[in-house]
Amino acid sequence: MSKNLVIVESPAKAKTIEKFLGKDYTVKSCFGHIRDLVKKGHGVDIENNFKPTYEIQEDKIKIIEELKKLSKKSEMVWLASDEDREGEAISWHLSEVLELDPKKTKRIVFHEITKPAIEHAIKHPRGIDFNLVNAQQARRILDRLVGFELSPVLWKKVKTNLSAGRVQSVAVRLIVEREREIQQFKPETYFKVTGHFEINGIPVKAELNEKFKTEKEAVSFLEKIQSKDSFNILSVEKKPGKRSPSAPFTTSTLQQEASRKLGFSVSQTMLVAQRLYEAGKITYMRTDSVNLSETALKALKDVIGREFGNEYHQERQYKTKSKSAQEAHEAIRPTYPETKEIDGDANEKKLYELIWKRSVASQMKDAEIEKTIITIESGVSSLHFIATGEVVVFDGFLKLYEESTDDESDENSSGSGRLPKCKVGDIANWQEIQCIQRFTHHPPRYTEAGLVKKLEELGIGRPSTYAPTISTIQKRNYVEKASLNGTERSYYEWMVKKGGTIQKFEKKEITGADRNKLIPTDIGMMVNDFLVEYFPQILDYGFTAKVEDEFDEIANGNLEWVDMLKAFYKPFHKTVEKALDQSERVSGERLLGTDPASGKPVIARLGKYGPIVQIGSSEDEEKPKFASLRKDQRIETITLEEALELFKLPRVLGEFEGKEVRVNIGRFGPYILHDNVFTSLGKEDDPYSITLERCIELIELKRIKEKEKIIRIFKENPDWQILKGRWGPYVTDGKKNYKFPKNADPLKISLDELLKEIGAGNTENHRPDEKASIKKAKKTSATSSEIKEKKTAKKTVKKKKSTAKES
DNA sequence: CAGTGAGCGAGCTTCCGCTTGACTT
Repeated sequence: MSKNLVIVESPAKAKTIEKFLGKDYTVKSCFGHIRDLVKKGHGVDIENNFKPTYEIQEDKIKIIEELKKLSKKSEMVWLASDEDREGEAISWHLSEVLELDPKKTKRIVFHEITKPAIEHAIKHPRGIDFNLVNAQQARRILDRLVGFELSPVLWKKVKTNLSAGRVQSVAVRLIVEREREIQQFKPETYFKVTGHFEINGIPVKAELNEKFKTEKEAVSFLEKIQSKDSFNILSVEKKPGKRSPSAPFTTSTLQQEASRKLGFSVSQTMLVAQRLYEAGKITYMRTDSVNLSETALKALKDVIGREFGNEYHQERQYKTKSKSAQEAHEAIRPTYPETKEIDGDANEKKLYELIWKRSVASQMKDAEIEKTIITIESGVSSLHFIATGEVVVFDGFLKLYEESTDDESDENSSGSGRLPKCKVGDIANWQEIQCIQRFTHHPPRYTEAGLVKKLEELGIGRPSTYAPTISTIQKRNYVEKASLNGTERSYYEWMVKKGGTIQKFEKKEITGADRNKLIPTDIGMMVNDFLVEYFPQILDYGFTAKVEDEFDEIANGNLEWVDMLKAFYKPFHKTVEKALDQSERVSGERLLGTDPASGKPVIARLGKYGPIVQIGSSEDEEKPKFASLRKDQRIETITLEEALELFKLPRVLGEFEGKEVRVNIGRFGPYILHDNVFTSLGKEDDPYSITLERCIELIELKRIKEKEKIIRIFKENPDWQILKGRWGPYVTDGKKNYKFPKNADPLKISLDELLKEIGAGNTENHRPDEKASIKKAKKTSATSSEIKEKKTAKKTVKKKKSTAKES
């Protein structure tokens, strides 16, 4: 047994540090927080100075037992959790739970996992910083109070099972407000003129310095210059410039770049990064620091010298911009920069390459650029054509890596290449002039990574919570990740060639299309409006920044944590009571107009199972008619026409084999109901226009598929069948499904044997019913269940492959 | 798996931040 026990947060970190420290040290991990406020109720005694009640988290009981045993046997326990607010609290909880003797306990910190950093830490231990611990307790308790007081208000006033919190509610607000801006946005049209010239024999594209507001102005300009033969060059300007590399990755910037360059979702990025980290290939992936260790700087310098030459190297140390950063770790970088490529699956390779390039580029020289601007007269005073060109004089870091931008419209960059040599007074011969009608764009919807960027700017959330927050607001059905198809609109284009006449064309384009963006749902908008109205201080974009300042004051010893909570809670709790007392239940009801057929009012509102439209009211003698909104429709924006369209379903198309064929939209999309059998419509089928013939085709297709599923029907009792399922053969009696016994042959086994094997009636062998599995999923946290789903999905694929090989 | 839409009431839900595990349908 070694004399020293070192406790860190992450097991991968423990492995590395153990190597640095040698045999006198045992290094263990506690897997993050070990104790939290009790799950039931507030866990905070408000009357008694906000005294918290903590309990050991269920999944940490085992590890705590082990750490307790080890700590008793050790001469010294080194608490080496992260050097930030949460890390300090973990050390304190550990010292309490493990009942550590202060004389035998030391607190050490390091913010990089390198040998010198660890050795330095061991030589400079300190005690637990209780100011920092209290700042964490204040943070934890405030979040609990906000979350557990706001959520029940929503259960009562909007819908059960909803949630609100300091972080998630502001995230939803950002998305809702952006969507409203988009709804209210009226595109304005303008007319852009581009000239194609020839200067000293080289073609040059130049754009007019002004955009016309009206077609009349634009055409009149074209008419004026149409007769001109050539234009003079008014000025030639050369401007040197430089571009600098971006800082190495933090969690947030990694998520953004992986989204732009690799198309990863934020949770996918974190999943892959976690694997790279566990394999020892990159440093810690949940960080807000852009700092690089001395070891890393040296290794990166060597790599640059070898790959590109020393003239490409420039040592740089970056500073974190975000105020809320706690910088307990390094930036995300390759553990061994000399490793350019790694083994692993395709995604691991791609993400590693991105991290490698970004890290290496961050230590490279600026790129030197020469920008040239040529101004060409237009024949109309104050208007002229401008051509810009950019030449890279020294490529520097651009040799390796360039950050992407979210800006999709690159049509404004009129030129980027080299321009011909020319001087003032030279002639620009024009070839053709083009005028194109354009429209202003609405502000863009948030992508997942874009939302993370915005949250980080506002100081809301932490590297470890960006991905879970995004999945929470989707799970609560406040927002959804969706794509929009857009609509067609027409625009005009004019073209005049030298010596020719002006020609006008009508063209078409798709507008309003969007891919994988966050869009608020009806529930999201209603909950947001309610929260903004009754809890404006919590929903304020500056709320987190304000309380963070106070947490800092606590950490610095200038503010008592209990005083801070008292000052916050009293007014906050009053707003909660006021909301419970004074607010109406939210129904989201909106009158759309009058039904021309019945003369009754048509309303859109939130029904028990989601958004609906309704004709007539429940007080009428005749029962009202209901229809669910389609997934892409919103209560806030649906029109009377669209609502009436929804009542055209279900459609009865006629008969097939003497039974009615009915088309409707259900929970799982459009379907056909015939003879009590449901058949899904294909992707290309529209339930409003599908014909009887096509329905019959689909019904027959389904029958064939059903038949293909059957492996065997038992003659003695045809209710019992062996079928082909997603996970191999399974047994059914028409009501319940059973697992097929592992080593049996489905074609030979007798029914008696089979019944014995599966132990029909024995519940253990049943597939778990829906409710049980939902409960199970709910127990685990948002991310872990997501990961679980993905892992299962992967295994399914594997299994499929292997069964295919066997057969 | 494919329905429903009133109202009541029992018993439940819920926060943010640290970290990674282990089902066999």
